[in-house]
Amino acid sequence: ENIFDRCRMAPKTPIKNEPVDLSKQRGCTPERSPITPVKLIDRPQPDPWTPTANLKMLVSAASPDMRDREKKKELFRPIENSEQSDTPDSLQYDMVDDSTVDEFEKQRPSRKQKSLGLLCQKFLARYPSYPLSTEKTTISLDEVASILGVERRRIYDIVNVLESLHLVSRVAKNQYCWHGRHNLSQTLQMLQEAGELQYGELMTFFQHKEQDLEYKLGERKKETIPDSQGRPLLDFSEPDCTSASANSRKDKSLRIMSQKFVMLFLVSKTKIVTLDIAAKILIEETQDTVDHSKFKTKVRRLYDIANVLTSLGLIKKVHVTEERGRKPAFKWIGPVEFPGKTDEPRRHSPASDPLPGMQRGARAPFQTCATGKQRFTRHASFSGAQPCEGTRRKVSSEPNSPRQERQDECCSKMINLAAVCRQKIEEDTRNKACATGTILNSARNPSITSPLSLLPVPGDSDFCVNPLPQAVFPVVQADVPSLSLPNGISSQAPHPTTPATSKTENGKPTLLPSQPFLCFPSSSLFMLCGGLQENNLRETLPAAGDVRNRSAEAQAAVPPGACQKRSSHKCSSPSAPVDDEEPAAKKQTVDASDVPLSLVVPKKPFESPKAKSTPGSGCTSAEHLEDFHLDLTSPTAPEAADKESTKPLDSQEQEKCCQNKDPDQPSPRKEHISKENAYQPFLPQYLYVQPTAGLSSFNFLFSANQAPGALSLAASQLPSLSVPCVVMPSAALASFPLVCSPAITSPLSSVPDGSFSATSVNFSMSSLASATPLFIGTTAVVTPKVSPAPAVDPQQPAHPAPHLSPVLASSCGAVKLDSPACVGHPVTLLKLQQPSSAPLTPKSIRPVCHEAFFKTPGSLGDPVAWKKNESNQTRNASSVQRRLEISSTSPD
DNA sequence: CGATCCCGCCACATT
DNA sequence: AATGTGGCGGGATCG
Repeated sequence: ENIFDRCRMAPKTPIKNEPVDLSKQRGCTPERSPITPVKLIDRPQPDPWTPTANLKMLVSAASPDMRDREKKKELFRPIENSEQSDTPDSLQYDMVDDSTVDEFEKQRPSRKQKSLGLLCQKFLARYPSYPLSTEKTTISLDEVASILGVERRRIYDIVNVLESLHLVSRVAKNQYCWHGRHNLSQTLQMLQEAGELQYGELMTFFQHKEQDLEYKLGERKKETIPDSQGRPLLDFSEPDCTSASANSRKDKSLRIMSQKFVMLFLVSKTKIVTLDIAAKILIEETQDTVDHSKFKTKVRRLYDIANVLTSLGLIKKVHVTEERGRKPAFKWIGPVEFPGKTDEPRRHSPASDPLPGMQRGARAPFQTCATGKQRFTRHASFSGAQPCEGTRRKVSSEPNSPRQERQDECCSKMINLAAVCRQKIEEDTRNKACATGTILNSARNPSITSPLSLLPVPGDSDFCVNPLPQAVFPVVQADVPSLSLPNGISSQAPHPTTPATSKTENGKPTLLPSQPFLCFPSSSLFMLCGGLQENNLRETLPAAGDVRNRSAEAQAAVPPGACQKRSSHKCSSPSAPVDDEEPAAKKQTVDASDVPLSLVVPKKPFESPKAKSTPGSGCTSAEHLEDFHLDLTSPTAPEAADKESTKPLDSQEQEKCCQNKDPDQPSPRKEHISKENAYQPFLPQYLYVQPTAGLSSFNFLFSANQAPGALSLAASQLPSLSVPCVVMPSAALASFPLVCSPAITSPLSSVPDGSFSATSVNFSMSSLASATPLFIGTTAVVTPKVSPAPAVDPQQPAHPAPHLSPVLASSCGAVKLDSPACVGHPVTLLKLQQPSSAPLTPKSIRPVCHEAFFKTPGSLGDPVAWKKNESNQTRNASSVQRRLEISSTSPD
């Protein structure tokens, strides 16, 4: 749009080639040729410019009309460009003239046209948000500067900020490497964690006191700031540690300032940071002497950074009216939570984001897992205090990338810290939650309202025991916030959801109208699924899409979600009859489930048969859980045992056992449990995938850790998925007591990857479609089936079988059989397969998931679907965000 | 008139 | 010394 666009634009656009050529031919080339290639780039401008400039001058001088024309011309530029490109020189020439004229008028391209933000957009437009890992895009500053028609200095401003977020990295003089947003979430997470440490208090302080803060700021700054000193906060994150040493002034400002600035947003509860506060905080050194000039300069710099961040779709400008009046401020509109890892992007580049997000998410978790057992262990300790959540988060939070080693360390620290923070948060939430389960939901996410059902996961007894009670709530909360939020919604989440009420709306509020959570007595399963929201999504596939997104984010590649919604619905009805005590509750959950919260509690269950039913309030649930634990200790479930026995370590794999609450199947669980217990070593860590709308009711929990078998996975990273995954559609839960996939421990472990992935895919698609609740057992393979397959049949023929592992099916069948309700709904067991390690990568996943769920921009076959998904998400998002997204996307 | 922030001088870093 | 980087702030624009 710049006036210059022609010249500049031309180059960019396909057309440019021709123009460029011409210019070269004319003479520029000769002159420039001697120079490095870089100049070549320049050429285009010069050539065109010169002639153009003259023309423009003439034109402008000649007639104002011309100018108008030119302006209009802008509108047509694209066309012109195309034409030009097509047309021969002569044509171009003419074109040029016209354009020249036009631009000429504009000649004075208003300041806006030259804004850093606009420039940044152009810059970003040149590179894919999520470049294929294979392709390495190098950026030549000179080249870009010439293409964009700006001085190199400006490019530095952009690149420096991008570098702070690791979107690019400097490889050599004048050369940068484009990474895209693949690691953005990770980077943000790190920043957030780092930010909590550095600015947590501060921000809290501010936000609470708000304006008063300023005064105190000075003080606070001193306190907190000290830490920051100059070292590049995150820079280390990158491999290039070495450079750090060299750092001199380099790491100094813009880069660091950018990171700090981002941290402030991430730490801020309101996600809104005013420029002046940011400047004050960032001045650090100056502290007391707030020397006005310095302050002013800082603000200027912040504008520079803000422009770039805005172009990235991470923040948007807003105004905060304080006592004194309105102050310029920026609101974070990027990903807020990084449960699994990432998130963020969706908005930015709608099309691309989804997949990437998924992938990332998936990846991260996996990696995490891979990394570690150690971590887990640690976590476990953590968890002791804080149940699942801590664990989960950690998992989610964990970094994925290759540079793991370094990161590991950092991460571990970060994680710990983060965990602490989270715990606090969770506690807070928990309290609230306790009051009313619904509250939690509402708090977190409106959409999430739906009840969450908790399934105790078989885990170590140790963990389970204490944690459970707490865990339950906390978990939920945690999940909600972190998970749901991350998706996008989360940030906004705060909307009061329609929590209980909403659930009730659904109509099925049974036991716990208000309470979102259900406790399942059934022992072994720990999955909880939040229902998807009523959001509407359910109805259509779109919902599924949402789900996916979330799930993706969540990491798991949980393709399946889509169908489930329906299933949930369906299920609900049937379920009602079916369930015993809980069913109703379940249903509620299901209904409510719209919002899917999934909690995973590492618990071990046991088998208390009835516990399931307990449901009532979340609190109660917790209690129940405990009980379960107890039960767990004594494994019962003979049936299950068989199958399960095969995979003893539930924990490792975490299989999922989904069982109906119904008494029928409890036993199996026991086995699992017992096994799990055996595994104590790991806590089961689950990754939970939020159910997105699409999945509607399902929440997936993946065990992060792997059992021995899982280990393999661990290495890979996908561990969570690969192993036994339990997916519970909330709906399904409602209707069904349990779904358990027995662990396939062995099988799973062995299997790792591909197969799984494939499977997952399948079922996700089809099965989901069916809508019936699905149970995914990690293993189908393992057991032959205790229960008769029949159950499967009842379910839905359609989906069915193929995907379902026989075992699962059988199990399901059994379950169903038991409960009439179940029968009504076919339950399908699916194995989740996750491509284990390798697959981790988004790519691998994509293919698998492909179409149905994820679409990458490139791969997208169905843009539409995508859109839908996004749209759904968008819905959740605040209007503001939405706008942003749109805007952001469009540009992309 | 305050908010923005372009522009480019010039110091420091690197080659 | 030449060139790459990028801090910095004057002052033009914008709203």
